Amino acid sequence: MFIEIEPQSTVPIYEQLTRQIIEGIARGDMQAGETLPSVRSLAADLGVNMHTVNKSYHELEAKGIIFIRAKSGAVIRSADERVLTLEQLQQIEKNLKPVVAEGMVLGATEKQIEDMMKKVFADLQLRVEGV
Amino acid sequence: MFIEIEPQSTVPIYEQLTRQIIEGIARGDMQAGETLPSVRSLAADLGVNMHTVNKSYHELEAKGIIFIRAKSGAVIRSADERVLTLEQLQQIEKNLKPVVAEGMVLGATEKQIEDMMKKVFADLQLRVEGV
Amino acid sequence: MFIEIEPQSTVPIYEQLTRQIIEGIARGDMQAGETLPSVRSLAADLGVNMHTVNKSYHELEAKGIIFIRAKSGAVIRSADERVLTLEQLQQIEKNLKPVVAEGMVLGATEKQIEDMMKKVFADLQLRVEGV
Amino acid sequence: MFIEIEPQSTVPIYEQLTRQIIEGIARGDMQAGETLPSVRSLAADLGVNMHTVNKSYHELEAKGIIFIRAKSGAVIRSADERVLTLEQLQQIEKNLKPVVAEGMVLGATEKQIEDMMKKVFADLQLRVEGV
DNA sequence: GTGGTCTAGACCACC
DNA sequence: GTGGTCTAGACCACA
Repeated sequence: MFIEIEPQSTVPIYEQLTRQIIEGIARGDMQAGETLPSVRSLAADLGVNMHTVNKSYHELEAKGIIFIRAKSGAVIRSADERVLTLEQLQQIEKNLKPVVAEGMVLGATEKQIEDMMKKVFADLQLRVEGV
Repeated sequence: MFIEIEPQSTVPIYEQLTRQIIEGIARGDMQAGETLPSVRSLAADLGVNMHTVNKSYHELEAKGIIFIRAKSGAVIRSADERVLTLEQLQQIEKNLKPVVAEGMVLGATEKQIEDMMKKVFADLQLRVEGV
Repeated sequence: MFIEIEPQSTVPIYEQLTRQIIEGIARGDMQAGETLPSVRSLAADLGVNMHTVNKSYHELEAKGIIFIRAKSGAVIRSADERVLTLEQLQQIEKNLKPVVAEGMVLGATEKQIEDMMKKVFADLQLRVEGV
Repeated sequence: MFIEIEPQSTVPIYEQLTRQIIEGIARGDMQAGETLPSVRSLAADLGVNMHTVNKSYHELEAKGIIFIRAKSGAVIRSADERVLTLEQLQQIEKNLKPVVAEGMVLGATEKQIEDMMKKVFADLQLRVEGV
């Protein structure tokens, strides 16, 4: 999995990490049941502090994407274990709204935004479909 | 325009403001050429600090959505004035990506996400179509 | 509010803090709508690190007992805002179970345990009822 | 006796084990005078480390619930042998307090908590009464 | 070896 | 002034 941190970004490092791990899972780089690198080793790899990675892992756990087995690592939950709750769907919609609205106000058409979404989808599913 | 601030949100107030103004424009509550409320009056209405509103307006200007005429108000730019640059399109895609990825990893299907996007679109365009 | 930390306890400091704040609220020392001390001032008062207090506050937020307004403090949620979910009830039951079981195995009768619970209840409600 | 370990719990495995053995005894699955499974066999059954089971057994001994006869097994003490000390009663009360306080703060009524306790009691005594 | 906890101290964004 | 983030470094309990 290739993770690239932009230290000067306004997006916190732990949040960048969280997003990239999620994208990695969506892309199929990592499979359910696999263990994420230990907080210390990933921190060393990325050149960031252990606590920063730890915070990201806990955010992923709160989102229901991994679970952390104390003292033995962070494991990606399987799709079966992940029940898509109504709350989560609403959260996604809430996240989607400002992005779509900004696109529209900037002059993008519905079609342009839909195409963009399909492109994002295709990019992420490349490997999954390929398997 | 109805603006509602959630003080307990982790999203900064100025950012919530920015998003809601964008949604208001997308929804057609405000038209191109119209002037946004003055910084002071909007701040008073919402019970937030003047600087917070000011910061939001400047963010909108940076996004190319309004322009601020010193001492005479913030005016919504018309769609004609807004050129959808490639840079902006890429920005939208960049914003869209983590939302879609998270949805997928949580178990949403492509269809569910597309439907959600259409719903967001429909919500925003209600008034525009009605006019 | 009197908070006393036992540094040598096996219970983490942030957890001791969380419990004592909960007890303080239950006891009526602090009312809904009130702001908890700032993380830094409470940390200084107790002689612990800022991050430890911060972790406790976030635990309280996760439990739905307070909400943290970024950069302006942690506020106790009112009972109205707190909807007792089924999940929370089950959590309480799950917490209750080992305590009751241990009491029974050690030879306590049902009555003894019930009396103990009533005593705990009475202790906590003293001030609330007194008001 | 059915013992189920939740690996992803924040509660240490040895502690989960201790609680479930206590519940098993409270429930009447195991009687005073009986010998617990050997450390090795229970560890193998549960797929956990031998040291983990060992730690749990020693915790049970410290609580006065079993006694460990070197090389011949862990025996459940009879109720007669178990003297409920004032210290133990206070310990139970100390354990009960945070659970009750949290319930109250979350909006549970005294009755709800009492009912929950009765339910826990009933669950545990099912088999005892049945015998 | 792993995550959990804790400390000390720093800079920043927001209000 | 507040919480948010980040770093560096330490000790501990668990497995």
